[in-house]
Amino acid sequence: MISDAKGEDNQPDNYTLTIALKACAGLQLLKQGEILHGVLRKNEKIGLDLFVGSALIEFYSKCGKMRDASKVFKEFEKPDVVLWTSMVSGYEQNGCFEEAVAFFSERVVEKGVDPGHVTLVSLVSACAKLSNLKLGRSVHGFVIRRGFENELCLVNALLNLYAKTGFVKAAEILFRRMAGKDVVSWSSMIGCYSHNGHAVEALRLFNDMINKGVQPNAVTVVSALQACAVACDLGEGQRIHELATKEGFDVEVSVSTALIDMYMKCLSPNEAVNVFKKMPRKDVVSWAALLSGYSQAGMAYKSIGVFRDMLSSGIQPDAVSMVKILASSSELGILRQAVCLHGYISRSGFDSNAFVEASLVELYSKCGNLDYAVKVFEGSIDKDVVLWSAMIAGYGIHGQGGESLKLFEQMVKSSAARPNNVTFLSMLSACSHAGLVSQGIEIFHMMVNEYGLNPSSEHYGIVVDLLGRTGELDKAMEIINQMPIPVEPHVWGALLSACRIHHNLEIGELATKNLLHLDTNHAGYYILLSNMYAVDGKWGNVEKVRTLIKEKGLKKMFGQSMVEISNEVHSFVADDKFHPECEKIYELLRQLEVIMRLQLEQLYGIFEAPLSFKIT
DNA sequence: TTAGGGTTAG
Repeated sequence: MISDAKGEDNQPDNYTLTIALKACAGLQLLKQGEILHGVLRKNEKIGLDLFVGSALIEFYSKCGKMRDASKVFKEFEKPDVVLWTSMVSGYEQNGCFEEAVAFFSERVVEKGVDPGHVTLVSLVSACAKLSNLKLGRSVHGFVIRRGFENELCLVNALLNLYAKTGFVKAAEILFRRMAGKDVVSWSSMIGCYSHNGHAVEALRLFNDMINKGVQPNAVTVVSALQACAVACDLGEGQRIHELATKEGFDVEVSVSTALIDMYMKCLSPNEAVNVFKKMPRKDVVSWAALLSGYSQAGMAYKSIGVFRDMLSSGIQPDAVSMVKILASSSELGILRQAVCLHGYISRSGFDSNAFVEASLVELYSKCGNLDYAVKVFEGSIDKDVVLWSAMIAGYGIHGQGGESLKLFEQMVKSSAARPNNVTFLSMLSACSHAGLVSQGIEIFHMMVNEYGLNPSSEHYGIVVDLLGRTGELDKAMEIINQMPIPVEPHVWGALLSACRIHHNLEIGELATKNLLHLDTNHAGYYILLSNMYAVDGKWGNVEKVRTLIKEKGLKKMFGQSMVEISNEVHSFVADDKFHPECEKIYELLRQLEVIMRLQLEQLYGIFEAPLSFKIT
């Protein structure tokens, strides 16, 4: 229409151009929109209209061209609220959260412009994405002062801010006080509970919503499914699956992916595969959910198979799927495969991702090559807590507790990374493996007194293990008695193992009594106790424990070991009934290597060099 | 204005 326009009478007016620009924005038609902008520049009569200006800004921001949007904005001497709101939301929608906040502050603080509630929605969203609770709360204060408390979109955005920053109490209060709630408010609150680990509350609220007759949407269902995954609640998950199917939400990729994740976390891999197979369209996230599920379930072989199938169906892996495949590989501990994956990663450009780096350090540590782990660690430009913790743990696995301690000191003194709960777990475990009792206890006190961290049951378990290994059973008992949190089975288990090593039947029986009380189904604990009786020749008691194992229907898993000798994998099994799987695993890894090589060749040309990564 | 799969220990 524009290009055919001849003569002034046929020229489009502001109204027409605004609509045309909005259409280009919606369809992301960059070229056509730019032509419209050209027409505008030529026609002085309609050049600087605020309506057209905001349409232009919106168009450029939808096409990801914030520089051009900014140029348009600067052409206006007297921009109105709508115009600069388009800029704030443009930055926010393009993931430039800092810029959104900066642009807002510049207008409000320096130029004294009064923002409207629509502007604040984008600002609050930017705060949520940046996890900037401080700024978000001051915006909340402003919202109250300006009387915007009944603007639904704005309150929903604030709800989301508190959800993302883990401020569950504030979200609850806001949600309770909301006069009108829409499906977004309900979904946000359910999501808030799920993301912050309050699965029971999330599911209670979801059912509450249904009972009140509020119609859920696909987003609500995704949040509720996440809650089922967190709570390992298969029954509820299946009910929500039925509901999703009935409402037709299951055709959405996000819902199917959440279903796969839920089934995997509820230990039902077959159900997860069924959902996956039915998906008409699968993307890298849905593949990764399956891969991640197998990896977390300890089914490394399956996980690697999924990765192979993903590559051969032409899906490009992303950082998340790489992290998961590295985790599965570290379970197999085959160095050749680690080197091969490292080669693939560095050639695909994932090697500067912090998550990937930490997983590589873990992988090389678990494959027994600490030197390679150190090379990856040292090669990282921006070391975060996770990378430091992974390297500390790496030394720990190899019994080099002294190195772990040194690295910890270096981390505290010369980096911006602050140790967290997992760093201390790695430290304690390193001390335990190396028999560094006093240092371990010191670390434990440091964690509480200097860093103000609350030790979890896992931390206590390692401290008990640490004391127990060197025979300080009374001190271990004292630690357990002073625990301010419930004593979980693995803590008693650590004590029991120590009793087995140092042959203390009295404390061993006490530990077992507590384990029985907690109704654990870990066969290993009972076998430990039975062995202790056997050493003393107390065969009557051995018989009693063995009967108990049978009554509970417990089975001890048989172990299988694999050893890599000059690129060949050999397997040893504890029982003849188990067929060695190593042939199959080796074949799978070979196939994977071929596919990775093919993919790299297609993407970047032919490689003369072997895929296996050489570390110099 | 809400949304799917991630890192470190054992």
